[in-house]
Amino acid sequence: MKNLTKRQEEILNLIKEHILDLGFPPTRADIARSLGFKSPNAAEQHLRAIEKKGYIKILSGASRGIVLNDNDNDQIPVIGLVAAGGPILAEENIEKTIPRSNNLLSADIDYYLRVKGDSMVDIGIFEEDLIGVSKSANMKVGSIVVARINNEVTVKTLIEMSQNKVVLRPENQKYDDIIVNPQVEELAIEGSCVALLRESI
Amino acid sequence: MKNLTKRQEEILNLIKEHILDLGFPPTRADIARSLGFKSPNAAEQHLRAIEKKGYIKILSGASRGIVLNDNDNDQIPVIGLVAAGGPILAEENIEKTIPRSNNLLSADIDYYLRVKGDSMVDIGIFEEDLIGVSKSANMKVGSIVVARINNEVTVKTLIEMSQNKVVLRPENQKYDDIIVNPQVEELAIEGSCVALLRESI
DNA sequence: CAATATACTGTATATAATTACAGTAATTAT
DNA sequence: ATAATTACTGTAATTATATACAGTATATTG
Repeated sequence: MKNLTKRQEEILNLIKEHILDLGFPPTRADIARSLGFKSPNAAEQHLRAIEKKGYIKILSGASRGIVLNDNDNDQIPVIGLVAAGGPILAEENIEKTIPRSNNLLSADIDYYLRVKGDSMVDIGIFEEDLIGVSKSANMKVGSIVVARINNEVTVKTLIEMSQNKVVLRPENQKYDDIIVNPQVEELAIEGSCVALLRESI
Repeated sequence: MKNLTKRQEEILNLIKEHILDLGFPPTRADIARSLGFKSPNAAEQHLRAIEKKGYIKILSGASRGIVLNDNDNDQIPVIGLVAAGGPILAEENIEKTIPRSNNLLSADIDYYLRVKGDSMVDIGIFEEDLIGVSKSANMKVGSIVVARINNEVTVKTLIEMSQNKVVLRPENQKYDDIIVNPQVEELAIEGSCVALLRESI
């Protein structure tokens, strides 16, 4: 989708706020008033431009007939099996998307990852659970992280992290710690786990 | 809040659907068309009645200026500690409410219950987790249920249920099964667990 | 038993809102 | 270099919409 100009984005945000506040979109005159335009036509033309770029749909003849097009950033992708090689958020890995709800869970979730295997059962993370992953949340020793080791994605507790030694612990006595030398093996910490969701219980 | 008549409820639902579909409320004419009225004034007068009963607010002079008043049934209560005696959903037990999101989790959640204690850790239900409880979901042997035994609320797995013997199992080897005779002790199965949410991980 | 509420039709009008047309000026692609 | 895009002012017409007023008929409540 083509990028909006600063002004266009301002107007799109205004529309979203208006809807959030009152439950319906603003009129051209409302927009003009809010931004100090002296002509409602200024708003009209901006709307046309925003529509052309695909962010909204204008229903002709209907008052306040501005429909927001689904913007992917208010949907959180659910990642199923991660295909080896590509990035986690690649199209082919997305099982479905779920709407980013107001404040049901921490707002800082970039994606949900469906858990495979039983390596984290001791801290209550089971197969088929969805874990909410934040790419930006601060990761410290003790955090549960999504790591990628030699192109394989895994969820473990981060136990130690230094220049040439990273220790990842499965929370299940059956399994041993994973010790990686990031200078030798390919290692990336993709994010950290900030929430958990279990749908079928 | 005063009860709506059948027709008024029909109109309120129409408004909600219109908003869900298009993102803004219908006009009087829209409503009239949808319900087969020959006059937009029929819609107008219904709206006035619905407003008078407190379900909506009509913003005068604004097209489509129908604002839905917050109705508690699109908020799901989160129940913290349950005070002995009263019902689970009593005002004093409600820690907060969270908006019922579209389809993030099973639509059939009546309330969330904050888990106390470690009696269910073996199946990944930890202290402070929120479990989504449905009052109407069918309960069978093997279901995780919210039970109230002699005025104490607890979450356990339902193992056996007959006329004079109910067995509830904590999913933690440290604890023994709870065997209750419902003819002697006070027992109520309040609902069953259909989802789990962990916010701080 | 009267007053009020419910559930409409039918007409009319003021105003709210979209939207077309005619400009100006600066910036950005091609 | 020229066309297209961005970012507006200003005016005006058409249409969309809210809303008042005048009725009719039935049901419900005090």
